[in-house]
Amino acid sequence: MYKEYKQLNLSQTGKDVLDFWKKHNIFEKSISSRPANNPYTFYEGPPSANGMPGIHHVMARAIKDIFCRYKTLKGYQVKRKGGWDTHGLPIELAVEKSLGITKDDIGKKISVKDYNDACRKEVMRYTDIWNDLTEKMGYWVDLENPYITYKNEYIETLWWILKEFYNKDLLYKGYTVQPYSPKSGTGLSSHELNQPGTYKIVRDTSITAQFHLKTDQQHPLMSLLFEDKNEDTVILAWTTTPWTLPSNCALAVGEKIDYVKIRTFNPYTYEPVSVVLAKDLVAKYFKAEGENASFQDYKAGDKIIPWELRGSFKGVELLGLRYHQLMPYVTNEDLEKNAFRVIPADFVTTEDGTGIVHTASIFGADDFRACKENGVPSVMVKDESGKEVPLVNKQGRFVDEVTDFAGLYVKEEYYTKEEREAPGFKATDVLISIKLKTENKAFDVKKYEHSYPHSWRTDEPILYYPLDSWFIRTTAVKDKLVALNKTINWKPESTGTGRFGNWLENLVDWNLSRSRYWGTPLPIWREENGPEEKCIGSIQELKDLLTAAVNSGRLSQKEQEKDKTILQSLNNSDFDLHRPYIDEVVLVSSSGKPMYREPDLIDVWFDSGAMPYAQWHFPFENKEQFKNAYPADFIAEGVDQTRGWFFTLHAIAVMLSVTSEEVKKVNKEVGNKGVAFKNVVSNGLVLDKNGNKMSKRLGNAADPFETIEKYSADAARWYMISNAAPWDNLKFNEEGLDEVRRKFFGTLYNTYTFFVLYANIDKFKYSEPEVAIEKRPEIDQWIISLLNTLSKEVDAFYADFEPTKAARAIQDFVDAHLSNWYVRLSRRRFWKSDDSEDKLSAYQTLYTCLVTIAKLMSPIAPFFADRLYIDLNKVTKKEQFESVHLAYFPEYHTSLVNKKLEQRMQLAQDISSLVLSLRKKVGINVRQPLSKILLPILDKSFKHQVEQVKDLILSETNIKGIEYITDTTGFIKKKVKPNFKVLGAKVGKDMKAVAEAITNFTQEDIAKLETDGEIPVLDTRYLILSTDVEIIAEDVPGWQVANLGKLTVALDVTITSQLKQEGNSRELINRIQGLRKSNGYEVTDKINVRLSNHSHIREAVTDNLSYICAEILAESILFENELNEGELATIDGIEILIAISKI
RNA sequence: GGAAAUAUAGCUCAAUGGUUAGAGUAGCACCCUUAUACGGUGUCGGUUAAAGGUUCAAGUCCUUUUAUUUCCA
Repeated sequence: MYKEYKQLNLSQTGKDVLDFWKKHNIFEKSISSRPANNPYTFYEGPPSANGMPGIHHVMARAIKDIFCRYKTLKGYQVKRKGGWDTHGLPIELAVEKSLGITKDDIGKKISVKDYNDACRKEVMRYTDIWNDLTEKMGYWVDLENPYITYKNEYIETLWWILKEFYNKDLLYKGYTVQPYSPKSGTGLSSHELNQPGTYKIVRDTSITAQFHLKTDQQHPLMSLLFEDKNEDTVILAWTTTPWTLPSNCALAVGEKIDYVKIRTFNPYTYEPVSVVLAKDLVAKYFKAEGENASFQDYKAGDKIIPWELRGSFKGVELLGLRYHQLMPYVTNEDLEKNAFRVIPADFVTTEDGTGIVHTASIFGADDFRACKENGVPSVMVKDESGKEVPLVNKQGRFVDEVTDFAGLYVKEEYYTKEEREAPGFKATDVLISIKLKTENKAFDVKKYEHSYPHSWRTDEPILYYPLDSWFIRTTAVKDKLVALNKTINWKPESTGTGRFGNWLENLVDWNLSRSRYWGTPLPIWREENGPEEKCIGSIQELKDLLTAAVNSGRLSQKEQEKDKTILQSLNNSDFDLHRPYIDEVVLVSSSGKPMYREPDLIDVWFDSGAMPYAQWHFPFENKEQFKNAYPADFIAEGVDQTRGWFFTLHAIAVMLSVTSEEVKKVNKEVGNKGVAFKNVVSNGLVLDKNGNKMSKRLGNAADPFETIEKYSADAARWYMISNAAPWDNLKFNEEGLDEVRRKFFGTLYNTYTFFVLYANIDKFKYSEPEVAIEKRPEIDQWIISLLNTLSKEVDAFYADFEPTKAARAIQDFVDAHLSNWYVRLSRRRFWKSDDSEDKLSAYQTLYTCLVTIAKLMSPIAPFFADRLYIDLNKVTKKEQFESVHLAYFPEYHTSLVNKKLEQRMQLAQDISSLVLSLRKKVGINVRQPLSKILLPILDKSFKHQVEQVKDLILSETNIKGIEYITDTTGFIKKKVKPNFKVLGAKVGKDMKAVAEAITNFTQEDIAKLETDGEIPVLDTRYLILSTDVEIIAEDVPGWQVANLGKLTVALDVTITSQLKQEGNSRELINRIQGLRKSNGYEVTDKINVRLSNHSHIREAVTDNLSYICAEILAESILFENELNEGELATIDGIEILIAISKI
């Protein structure tokens, strides 16, 4: 017996199937049952388990899962090692929050050891929830043996890679201005700045400052700038970061930009002043009414400030002009000599501000570069150890030398909420503005809205800040990165060529350093103030150098003891490579000086980008496993990973392919040019139904667990995949989920239920020999043909990473063809057919369809597909697989595909549809039989085609017969349409005229074209062939006619009394079937029927007695004059009582 | 400021440069059904974001603009 269900409960199905998988280790078997020498490699991008998963994870992981399952069906062994990203700032911040400490407290209030222990715990905090989601959504990934980035083995591989780079001079220490987060005390990599939500619109205080020009300088423009001795001429420069003004060291202009000098008054001090700014921006600062207004009449505070244009010049003419330092807290000889002057820069625009850029070299990457190029020194102070440091310290506060603002945070956001709300609180930017206004140094102060980068986790604005850092010289392999990227198949392509490709073209070196505690330590040891350094590439190397250090006799007693303990611990394999332990390792340089570890950690993105090697602890062990799983055939992540994981994977792989002999060897063996992955799907975002970003704060985020519980994982996956291509953003709408559940799964479930209902009655177990395809009826051959076509299409779509197209094709087949045509038209064969072979054929055909669909859909809807497959296969035992996921992808058989058949079935569907539409138009319902339809014949094959599907049309539309008419009958009106594609090539520019001529053809012209096969147009300039046009029968005058494309159908609407009787019989059958149903009779129950005695109905019944009895399984139909029980029904306007009883 | 994607019916999506831009869904009306879940037929709904251009022919190709989203500066 096939399993029968009361109703469809996808959610429950999911749970049941999940239990089954677990109990029978189906996932393990799906790998072990495939040959190891036929691998398909997938890399799992490690999630960080310190946050809750969201619905977008379901989307991303569904995509990963689909292709892995598909490749398994295709016979590949698809190992997928899970992984956890365990290092990094998010974890540290979570720990700091839960412990109630800040970064400064580490090493003081809490030891680094305790802190890192806390991180180690924090890191796996949500592991259980993640694992739960992974299971519930049906994502198959190896959770038993995941790679974990904090393990010593993992770190050792990272060290090995770094050493490979180091040896080839691809790892170096440098000094740059970088995005820096004072709160977390660390620089941010470009990958981190790339996190969603980094750039935010903020309102900052912007100042247009007056840089007073020195009067005692030699410069060609002096006479123009200072027309009289008392004139006060200033250069206006604009900034949105007033806190950088004390560090100003230069002003940058665009050499080709036009500038002007304008005489006016300062709006705050009302003192006369002459200002220099870009010509294009004059209107931003000066009102038209003020132009050339009287200077004499101006009184302090007047709204209209008079101004006049006094001169104009190019930017290049301004170069070299010297000005007084704006906020002279810190200066020295070098600065006085080389700073505070006008320099050129290519990044200056006239979009905003004044067209002159205030430049503080140490607080802007562009500024830094421009100053360096022009030999302008930076404004720096010396700290207690004599090291040069900026005017803003690492906490984001002004140093003591900036007396007025010493100790103040430069950004308002760095204060606590309480501090900011305290009475009298003023942001530092505002304080600076006030000071400048009073000192006659501000020309304009206002709030300015712009987008500014924020730290992706602390949510506070970053600073651009000068930092020491270790870099990977990615620019050295730029050409190779670009070239190899072109060999990668990106879905969608534009992400690879555009977003990723353009970025590679403009690559900068990868800033690797992080000044934190929980992460992979940089394995570099350096002398305190000397040039010697050592990069460690393995634990063994560390041991060797430790041994050498211990034996060198150059270390202090304490250091030596420490090293000894560490060495012992390393030998016992119980040493943790993290800080603080690793920091205690002191090595000895070749000249005999102690070397200490560089305190930096490395970027966590390096951790994840190195997973192809580190997950196997390559090259220290598992060389064979690595070789079998390198490079990845397929990876998938969100598009936001383009410059994250996708980049780090690519960069490390390409660099290793040129630096590492080990990797070169493997590449050669597996035929890899040096990439980490061959195919990559970058999926879009999941938005809410209105297209807004989902966020917990706004409360519009869909919870993945609730969604799965309510709609099931299958429905969620199917919905996400079928609705939009993976790389398009998905507007997540619950109504869509419901629709998928109802329409697709509902229809499929019903088809199964229908099959089972009769298969159980007839004990169909597919034990009979296969009915040869050519012996099966048309309709069976047809659906089998379509099924094969579908298998081929779906196969191609999956292979091309187009899951959406696959899902849509399957859905269309199930809904439009299988359920609503095949089953609908074949129903009677299952329960009425006397011909046992016909019935068998029907069963076998429908069974094949269902099993095939189960396989085709299984990558996307793994639970339901498996239930369907198992329920069917359990009874028939046709296949030996215990799960659809262990089966193989349906094979495509060309011999089973019959395009002609598919076409004529389409014809049958179209004709039926037209007839039904005609019936609707004239108001004759389908239960009323009609005598015939007329079909105009346009070509010979048409009639032949229709004849073969005639019975289907007739039964579907309840018509008695089809008559074919040719135009010789004389009354078909024809229409001719130009075939533009063919004609376009032929007539080109005359298309319009030719098309018009053709449309104007008379019936005679058309007839001539049909008989002769050609007709001249446009004064015989062109000869129109019958292949250049399409001739259709448009109308049959006097008949009810409907058209669809070339097809025309005319309906005979006369109802003879006999037809009427038959119609009434059908009405009666319909009422009685309804009663059977409402009485709850089984479909096999026989009944007796009693009816009110009405002559009209009795006549109808008598004429069609055997037909009626057969339809309703009645043994007898009796007419009773005095019937007073049963249901009242109205047939053809006559009220009768119907009473039925089960025998 | 730069790069990329998207823009078609109320909504979700189609449409190798070639007929009158189609489906589904939602709404309305009618119908069918021994699958009770669907389904059918009709109806309603479009300046294909805007403006130019190329072409015999543009939703489709090109240019510009606008909006949304993402990434970078």
